[in-house]
Amino acid sequence: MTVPEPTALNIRLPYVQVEEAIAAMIAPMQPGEQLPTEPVLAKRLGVSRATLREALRTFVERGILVRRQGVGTFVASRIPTLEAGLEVLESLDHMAQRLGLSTEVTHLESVERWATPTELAGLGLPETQAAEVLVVDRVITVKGEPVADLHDVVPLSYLRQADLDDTFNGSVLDLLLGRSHLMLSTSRTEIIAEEADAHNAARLNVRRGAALLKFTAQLYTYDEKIVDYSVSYFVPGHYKFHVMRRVQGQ
Amino acid sequence: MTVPEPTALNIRLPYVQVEEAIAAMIAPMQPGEQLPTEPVLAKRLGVSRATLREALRTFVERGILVRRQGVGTFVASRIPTLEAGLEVLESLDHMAQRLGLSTEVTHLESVERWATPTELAGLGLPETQAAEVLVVDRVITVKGEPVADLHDVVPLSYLRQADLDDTFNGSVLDLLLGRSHLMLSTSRTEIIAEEADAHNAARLNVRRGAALLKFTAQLYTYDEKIVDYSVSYFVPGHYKFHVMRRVQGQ
DNA sequence: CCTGGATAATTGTCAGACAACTGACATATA
DNA sequence: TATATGTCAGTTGTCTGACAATTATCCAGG
Repeated sequence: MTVPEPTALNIRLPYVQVEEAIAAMIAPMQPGEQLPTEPVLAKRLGVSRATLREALRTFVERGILVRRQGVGTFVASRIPTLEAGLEVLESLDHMAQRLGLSTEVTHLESVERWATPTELAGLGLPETQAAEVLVVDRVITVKGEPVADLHDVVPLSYLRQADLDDTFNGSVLDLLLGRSHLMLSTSRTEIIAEEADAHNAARLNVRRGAALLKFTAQLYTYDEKIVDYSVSYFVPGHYKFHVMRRVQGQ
Repeated sequence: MTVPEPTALNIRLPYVQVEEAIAAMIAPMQPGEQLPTEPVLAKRLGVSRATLREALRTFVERGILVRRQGVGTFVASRIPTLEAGLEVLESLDHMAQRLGLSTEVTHLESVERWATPTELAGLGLPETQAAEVLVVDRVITVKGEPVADLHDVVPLSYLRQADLDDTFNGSVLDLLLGRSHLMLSTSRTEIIAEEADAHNAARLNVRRGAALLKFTAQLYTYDEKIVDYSVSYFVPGHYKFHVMRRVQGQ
């Protein structure tokens, strides 16, 4: 008597596999290098050309691949490191690792409490609703220098204080990504410049009034629920954030 | 004897048409509203389901649409205004119009001169090469208040001083977009926070040391040439910039 | 040496089919 | 009655095979 898996875990594999396989294939390739032809690639990945082309289309969309009819598909020449841009949601820890650095966490504090009105709004919940949340504050340092001040708010239904064990690397995002049943899809991140107040200045070891990059982000699941509301401050110069912007109508 | 059109202009229409048609269809729709089924939509747009699905995939990728197998395709519920994010390259003027505002241009200056080493690097040219460029500086104001200080560098082969006529609205990007033979594809925009120096402060009417959002951007054509190198400073609070970030591996 | 045409290779698009999933309703069962 | 199960129509997910459009290359002819 086999118990059926909960449907939330029944992810259709083919398309996702294809995207990952293509990403893995491109990673070590040189700019301008040609990919195998579509029929060959489709057979190798075990999918049809139609499915393969849907995946390739998204890479073209991101500016990672260039397709030329009658010629072939090539790795775009302007990509220094694959997907280093903001359009991919990546934890600072993961990003630092990719750059060969290691991060430490200081000033770590976490509490379970009721959400404030601002936090309720950030989580997309009505003001009238009461919600218990886990709030995680910490400062990320690289080589002893503070580089980011992070503040996350997550409803207790998604993450509890007990989930932050000794191995916690400072990334709430990595924790949430590890819970596959959450089906995370995208994050909406608002970007602004802000002067450091006394609180930021002390934690990030900069003087008051220093310019900081501020991200205000909401992390969504596929069914459009907000899992995480976060406010982050970054000291300029340590991380390089960029965005690839499409020209409209193309 | 028909002279063949330059191949650079022979854009395949179907796919592009489909993307535009979908965008136009979605624009007036409410979040959560359902789209026609794929067979119906494909027939209406005059393309096959495979082509339609390639286009739909890119909208799902951008977080604008949500597809649920066995149910249908829906407008995502979190999109306040369609494609207001940084992932689409849009001039400030265009963005302001969309928000019902109008912009003015002050401090407009433009010169044709030799590129400095920094500008050569920004344009992806070797230091040893001499290149003549058009440099355009100006401040954008909304209701008399300065909101952005823009600095563009464009090789003379793409734009000349004579092209900036009386109707110039302050957007070099709009000018370049109007030249269809340029085949612009994407812009790589680096984002950082910076304190206003004396020059910025005077032009933007803020005090020295105020936090500004700084964009350093390179505008690429399809054949990977850099058409425009620009540095822009934004006064916080006037424009809202955001990015939709995909979760990796989805 | 140059020119033009044939040719092979590759991407772009299409039509039709079936599989997998969902939701609603009807039916059987405790 | 309340709960579980079966059935069915509708929708998205994928596959197959084919043909059209475009490009680079080679080769014959001038």
